Amino acid sequence: MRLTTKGRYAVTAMLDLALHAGKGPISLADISERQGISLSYLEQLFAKLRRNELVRSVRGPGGGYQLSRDQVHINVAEVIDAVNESVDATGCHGSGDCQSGQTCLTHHLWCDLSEQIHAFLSSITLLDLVQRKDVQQVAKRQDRRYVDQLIMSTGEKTPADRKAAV
Amino acid sequence: MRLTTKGRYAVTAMLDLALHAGKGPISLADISERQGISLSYLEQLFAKLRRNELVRSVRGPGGGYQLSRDQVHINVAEVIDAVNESVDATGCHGSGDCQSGQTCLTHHLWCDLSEQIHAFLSSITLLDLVQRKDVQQVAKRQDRRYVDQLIMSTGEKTPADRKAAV
DNA sequence: TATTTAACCTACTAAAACAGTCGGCTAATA
DNA sequence: TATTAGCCGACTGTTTTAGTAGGTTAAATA
Repeated sequence: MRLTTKGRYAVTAMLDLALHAGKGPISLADISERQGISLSYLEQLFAKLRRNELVRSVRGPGGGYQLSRDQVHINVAEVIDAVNESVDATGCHGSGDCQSGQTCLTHHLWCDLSEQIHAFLSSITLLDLVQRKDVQQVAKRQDRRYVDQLIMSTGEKTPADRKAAV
Repeated sequence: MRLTTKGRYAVTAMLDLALHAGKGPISLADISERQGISLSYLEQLFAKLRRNELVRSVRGPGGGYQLSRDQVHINVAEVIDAVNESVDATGCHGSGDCQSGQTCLTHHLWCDLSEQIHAFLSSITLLDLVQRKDVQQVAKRQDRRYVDQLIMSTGEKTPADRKAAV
């Protein structure tokens, strides 16, 4: 079992999509900018998310990604699963042939743990996350920063420009 | 976060000690035999377990390892911790500086998950495991096998020899 | 129609961790 | 004195992580 940046990035990116849903497709460049994740790495992760039908893509200018289902129907466990980070804690993938064909001494313990983690993560949907106070605060901060960056790069200065940029 | 054979081996070996407690020190060779774990690898793990004062060692012939505390006062979480397999699921070790000094979008989610896992694993003591039916069954099988191996290697054949071997 | 955008795809890589192995040393016992 | 079994450090093949690099393709826009 492992939970590294791969799974964390995937969930973070999916949550970014959820937070900016209804504004048309979101480009990976935007997510990369907001979440501080390498663009090429995001591409690899989204290839897997797409294959697992968690996101839909739109190509060409103005294109990007959208959630393929309602936020309430996507949970954290399946996102982590999609990028090949198993939540399974057993060494035998649950089959029970851990010690030369038979179950090892601690097999059931790891089964219980896996179940526990899976139950917890699959009970949390993207909608749950979007509605959390702490998530909304971080999202607000990131969006402000994102707009500021945009203005810096375009060199526009008036409040009207700022509005236009958003 | 990761949970691989390292942590699983550590818990399994500690449980083996717990199951054979009261029979004097248990050698790593015995644990290696019963649990199918490489002896040299066990040595490395027990060095860490010893440094974390989870086991006591006795050197010389007839030596081995014993639990340093009562089975009810050793839980699974601290065993895994001792071999450097953190149960922490955050990328920032809980500090909250995941995204260039500030918290990332999913920081609190991983905190919650870590807490969840830690609560689960630290609630399970070695005594709990020893008392489980499934553990007792596997232990019984392993002990039978262990004795059979012993007889095979010594070439003794009568029931009396078998009793003597145990 | 040419250009730009942004998805899509393959291959490569440095660094780390995993799961060991090997060889030798030291303390205690028989 | 020989044996047992813990102790210790160094080394190794393999896998995974967390990227990078360099290209191709589809769609929109100028």
